Amino acid sequence: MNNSEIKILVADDEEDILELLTIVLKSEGFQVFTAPNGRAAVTSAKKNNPHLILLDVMMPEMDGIDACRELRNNKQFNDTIIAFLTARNEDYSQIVGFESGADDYISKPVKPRVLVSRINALLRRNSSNPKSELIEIGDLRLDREKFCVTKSNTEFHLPKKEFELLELLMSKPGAVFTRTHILDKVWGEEVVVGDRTIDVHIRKLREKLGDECIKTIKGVGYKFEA
Amino acid sequence: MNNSEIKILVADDEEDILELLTIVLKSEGFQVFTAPNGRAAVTSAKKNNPHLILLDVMMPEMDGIDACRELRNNKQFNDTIIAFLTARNEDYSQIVGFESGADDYISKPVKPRVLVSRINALLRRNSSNPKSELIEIGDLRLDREKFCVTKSNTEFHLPKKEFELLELLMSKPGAVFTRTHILDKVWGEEVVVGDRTIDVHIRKLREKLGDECIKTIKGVGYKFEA
DNA sequence: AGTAATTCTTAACGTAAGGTTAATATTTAT
DNA sequence: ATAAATATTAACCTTACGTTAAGAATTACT
Repeated sequence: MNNSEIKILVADDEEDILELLTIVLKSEGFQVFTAPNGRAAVTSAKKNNPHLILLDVMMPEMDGIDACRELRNNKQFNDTIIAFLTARNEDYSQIVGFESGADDYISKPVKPRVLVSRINALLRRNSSNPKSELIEIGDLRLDREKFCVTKSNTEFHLPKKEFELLELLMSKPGAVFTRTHILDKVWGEEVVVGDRTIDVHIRKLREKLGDECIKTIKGVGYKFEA
Repeated sequence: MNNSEIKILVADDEEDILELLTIVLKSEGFQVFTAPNGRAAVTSAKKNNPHLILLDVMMPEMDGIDACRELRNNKQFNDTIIAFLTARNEDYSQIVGFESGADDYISKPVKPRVLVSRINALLRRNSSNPKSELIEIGDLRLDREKFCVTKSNTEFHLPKKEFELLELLMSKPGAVFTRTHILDKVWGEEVVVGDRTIDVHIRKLREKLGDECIKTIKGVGYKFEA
């Protein structure tokens, strides 16, 4: 899953922190929603259905723990990851002890990189989609771990975008991917690039893999075929 | 090391067992921390930094195996001893087979005296706890125990960070490690260093090992290749 | 402890590979 | 035949990586 498909809700009563977290997360490509207190967080969560919720513990209106409890009581959020933000040296007992149902807690202040890596770890752990490292179609093999492609037993390496494009096409051989779909998945939803960009990358792939394997469906999109 | 300096974290969802184990271990002078599930165990471990962690396999929230895996991914617990507690006749296959990274497993119910002696044995053994000592790829050999590298039969020693970086790359030859991954593993999740730091260490390694063996995958990361 | 040596990190700058665009050519559908 | 969509090319821009050297921070040594 691309980061741009992932929605994160952040609830904190301190505006500065909220802003900082938003900037950090947006720069990673996540969609970010914010809430100034627990009540608003619950409301926003119901509306936006985020994948992950970061809740400050101490908030007016409704604190993070109550918010978490309420969310956990709602079937809609069964698969939502909830993490607490806590001031360092705060008393964790209520969080850890009283099984509030959170998946993690992150202590503030938190460095951007740490936050991002914690969030990625949470998303990874929780994703029920452990895609296999290898895709093999015909004499073509794509290895996600090694980030390389093998054609007729010759291994070579593709530039990032070409690799990701091929990866997408090979993830569902035979299926047509529209240009929009390709842009969303490979370039990200917010990124704006011209239409010809895709063509150029397709061309480069065909150059390297042979003309046959990627087929154009005019007016629709592209597909990979054996 | 005196027992009173040794911190042990016990994670089990059965309160009675948790209490029993606590009593036994405390009576031996150990400092004991407890957790009711895997998630809490990870949390507590990060906070208290125990020397040894006993994980029940079957737990709600997060089972012992996942907890162990997560701990093993964190540099902070490189030297922490992790042992599983398993009900007798439980299926060990996932524990033993899937290299979860545990040092031992202890089957329940366990007699206090046995538990203590097992733990002492673990602590003793771990004072020099070598995971597979040698990695050999091509004419390059990395020796974890001696903390040195041998290239074409010439042994030499690398600075710590360079060694750890090489160790990581050689641990999965061919596989790409992203910069983020490298930072997490070699520098630790919490450490924030600039982007060029990795490059510089890579460069030093290439200087010493030759340019060929570490390959750059632009936009993705680095990999070791034979 | 105080000094020297080594190791680590950063900053500044250079470079090249990758990515994008725009102009033009070609194909395809109707 | 014509329009619309895609292919091709080369030029340009951008980003990520490489390199170097200098200053911090460790570590080792006397």
